[in-house]
Amino acid sequence: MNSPEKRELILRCALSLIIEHGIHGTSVPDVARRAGVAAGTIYQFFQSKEQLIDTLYQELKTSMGAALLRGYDADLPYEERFRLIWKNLFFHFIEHPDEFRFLTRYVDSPIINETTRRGTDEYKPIRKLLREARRSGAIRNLNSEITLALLYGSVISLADLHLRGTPIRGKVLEETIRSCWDAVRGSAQHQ
Amino acid sequence: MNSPEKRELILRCALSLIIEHGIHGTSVPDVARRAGVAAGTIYQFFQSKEQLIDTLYQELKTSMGAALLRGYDADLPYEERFRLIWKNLFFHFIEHPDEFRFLTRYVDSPIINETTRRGTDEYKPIRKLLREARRSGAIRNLNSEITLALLYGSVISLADLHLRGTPIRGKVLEETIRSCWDAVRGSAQHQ
Amino acid sequence: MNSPEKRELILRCALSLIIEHGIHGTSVPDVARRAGVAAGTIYQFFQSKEQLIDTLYQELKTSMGAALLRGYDADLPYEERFRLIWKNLFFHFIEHPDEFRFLTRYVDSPIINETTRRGTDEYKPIRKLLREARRSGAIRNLNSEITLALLYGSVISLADLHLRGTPIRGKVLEETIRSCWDAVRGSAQHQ
Amino acid sequence: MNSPEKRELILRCALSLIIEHGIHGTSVPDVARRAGVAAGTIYQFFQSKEQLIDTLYQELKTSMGAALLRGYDADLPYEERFRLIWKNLFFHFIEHPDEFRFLTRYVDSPIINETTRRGTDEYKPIRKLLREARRSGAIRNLNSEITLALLYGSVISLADLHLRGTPIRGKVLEETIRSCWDAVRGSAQHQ
DNA sequence: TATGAATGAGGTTTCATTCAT
DNA sequence: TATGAATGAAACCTCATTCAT
Repeated sequence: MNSPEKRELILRCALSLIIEHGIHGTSVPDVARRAGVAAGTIYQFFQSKEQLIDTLYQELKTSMGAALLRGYDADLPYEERFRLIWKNLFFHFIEHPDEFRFLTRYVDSPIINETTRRGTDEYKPIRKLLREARRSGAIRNLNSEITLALLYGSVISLADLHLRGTPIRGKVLEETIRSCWDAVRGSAQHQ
Repeated sequence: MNSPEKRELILRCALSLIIEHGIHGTSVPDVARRAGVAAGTIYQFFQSKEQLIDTLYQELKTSMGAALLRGYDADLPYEERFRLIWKNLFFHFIEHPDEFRFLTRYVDSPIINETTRRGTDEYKPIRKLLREARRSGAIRNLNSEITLALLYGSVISLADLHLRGTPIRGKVLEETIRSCWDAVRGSAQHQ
Repeated sequence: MNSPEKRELILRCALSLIIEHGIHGTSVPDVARRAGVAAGTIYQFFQSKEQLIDTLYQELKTSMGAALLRGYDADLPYEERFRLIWKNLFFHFIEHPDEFRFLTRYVDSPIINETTRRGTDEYKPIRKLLREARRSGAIRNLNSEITLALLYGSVISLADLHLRGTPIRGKVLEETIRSCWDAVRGSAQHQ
Repeated sequence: MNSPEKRELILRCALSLIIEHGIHGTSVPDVARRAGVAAGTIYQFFQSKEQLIDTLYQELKTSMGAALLRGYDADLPYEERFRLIWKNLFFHFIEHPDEFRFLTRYVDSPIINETTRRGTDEYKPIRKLLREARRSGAIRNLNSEITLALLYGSVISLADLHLRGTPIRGKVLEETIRSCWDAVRGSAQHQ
C-alpha cells in the first residue's frame, strides 16, 4: 500500500470512528488500530489529531462541493438547475451518511479550525445562480443568502429524515423537491 | 444564593463554555471557575460531567418545547398557526443563541444519552397540526414527517443565518415565512 | 441519645462499614449516614477519620484484653488457666466477628498509629503466667514469647476457620484445645 | 530493560511501598517514581491500580505455593514431611518479609478480588498429606482443616515474631517445630 | 519509513474536613 | 451542639505525542 492510499485509509477510519464515538471518544491509537498501522505512523501524515480532523473536514467539504455541481449546465432552465443541485446534494448526503453526519455535526465545532471552516466557498456557483435568477425575476425576491439557506436547510433536514428511516424517493422525492422549489420560486413567473 | 439558583448558574456557565470551546474543551474546573464555585460543588448537583451535559440538553429541549407553543390556539387558521410556530421557534433560537447552538450541535452527539435524546417528543402538537391540515386539504399532500422536517429545517437554517450576521426581520422575515408556508402549503386551496 | 451513646454508635457503624468495604472504601459521610448523624457531627467526637479508627482499634483491643481474663484465677492449675484463656479469646473472637476481623486485619496496618498499636500490653498477665509455668517446669522450655505466639496464633487461626464455616465446638473444640496445650506443654511433667 | 523485567520491577516497587504505607497510602505516581517510570507506563502493564494489586497478590501466593513444596517427597515419614513443609513456609516468609506481610495483611481485604483470593488452593497437597496421616493414625484424630489451621497459624505467628525481633533459629527453631508437631500428632503412635 | 512503548500533562472524580447556619 | 453544603487537594487514569529502534 502506497502512501496516499494509507493516508486515505487513515482518514476513512478516523471518519467512521468519529461517527460512532465522537471526536472526543476517538483516540489516535483507536484510529491506528482500525487502520492497521502504528499510532506513530499517523504522525507521518498529519501533524496532530486536530490537523487530521481539519483535513478530514476539508476533504469532505471539497468532495461535497464537487458532487454539488455534477452535471451542472448553465444553459438549463433555472428550475432544472435548482433541481439538479438539490438532488446532487441530497444523494451525495444519503449515499455518504458518515460524511453527511461529520459535516453537519462539526460544521460549527470549535474543534474545526476557523480558517479551515471558511476555506473555499463551496456554494459560490449556487450563489451566482440564485442572484441571476432573482435578478431575472425567475425566483422570489429574497436575499440570495436566505434562499441558499432555505435550499441547504431543506436538503440537510430531509437527508437526515431519510437516514433516520423515513424513505424519501420516487414520487415523494419529486413532491418534496417541488415543495422546496415552491419556497424558492414563490409567486414569481415561470421562466 | 440557594441551591436551585446555584444549579442553574452551573448549567448556564457550562452552556456558555461549551459553546465557546466545545464539550471536550470545557473541563469541570473550567465550569466551576466561571460559576464561582469549587469543582467539587458541581458534583453535589450532578453525578458526572456527562450527566450535567445530559441535564443541560434536557432542560434546553424542554424550554424550546415550551417556547414552541406560546400563544398557540387551535381555533386559528392553519396558516396562522404555522406562522405562530415558525416565529416562536425562530425567535426562541435567535434570542437564545447558545441554547440554539447547543441543541443543534449536540443533537446527534454520542455524548448525549440515547434515552435523553429521545426523551419527550417536543413536536407532538405540530405533528398533530400537520396531520389535520393535510387531511383537510389545507396543505400539500406530503408525509407529515417530511413537512415537519421542511419546517424545522428552514427555521434552523435561517436562525443560523441570522446569527451569522444576515439579519432577518421586518419585511424580509415576513417574506421568508411566506416562502416556508408556500413550501408547506403547495398548491393546496386556501382555508 | 446522649453523647457517649452517639459516640459508641459512630464507632460501631464505622466498624461494620470497615469490615464490609475496608477502611479505604469507607468514607466519613458513609459512617455518618449509617449512624444517622451529619458528617460534621463525627468531628465533634473525633479529630479525624484516622483518629476515629485509632480509637476504634484501642477500644476493641481493650475489650479483648478484658475478655481474655474473664474468670481468671491464679490458684487454678496451669492447664486450667491455659484452657480458660484460650477459650476466653476464642469465644470473644467468634462472638464478635467484626472486632476479630478488624483487630487481625489492621494490627499491622500503617493506618493504625504506632503508639496506639503498642498501647498497653494486653497479654501481660499471660506472659507472666507462661514465665511462671516455664520456670516451674509445667510447660515446655521455650521462650515465653514463642509460647505466647503459639497460643495466640492457634486461637486466631481457629477462630478464623470457625467463622469461615468449619464449626469448632463440643468435643472437637476440646480436642483442639488439648492439641494446643500439647504444643505448649510438650513433654513437661503434669502439674 | 525489557518488558517483563519492567513489569516485575513495578510489582516489586508497589509491594515495598504498600508494606511501608499501605495500599491506601501508596499512589500510582508513588509506585512509578520508585520504579523510575512514568505513571502512565504502569497502565501499559496493568489495567488499574486494583488489578496491579490483584496481580501482586496472585503472584505472591503462587510463589508461596511453590516454596511450600520444595523438596517434598511422599516417601518420607509423616513427621519429616510435616517438618519440611513447616520449614519451607517459615523460611519463605522470613526470607521474604514484604511478601509475608502483604499476604497476611490483605488476605481478607475487600481490595483483593474475590476470585483472585479464592484462586487456586495452594494447600491442596498439604490437605492430602494430613488426611492420609490422619487415616493412618499417625496424627491426632482431628478434622484436617483444623490441623491445617494449627500448622499454618503457628508458622504465621512465629514468622511474625521472628520478624519483630525475637530470632527463631537453631535449637529454638527445632524445639518450636517439635512443639507444633506435638500439637498435630497428639498422643498418636509414632510412625 | 514505520513502529509502539513510554511519556506526563491534564482530565474527571472522590472525600476528609470546615464553617455558616 | 448539630448540620450538611461547600471546599479543594489529591487520587486514578487517559491519550496525544515522541523517539529509539
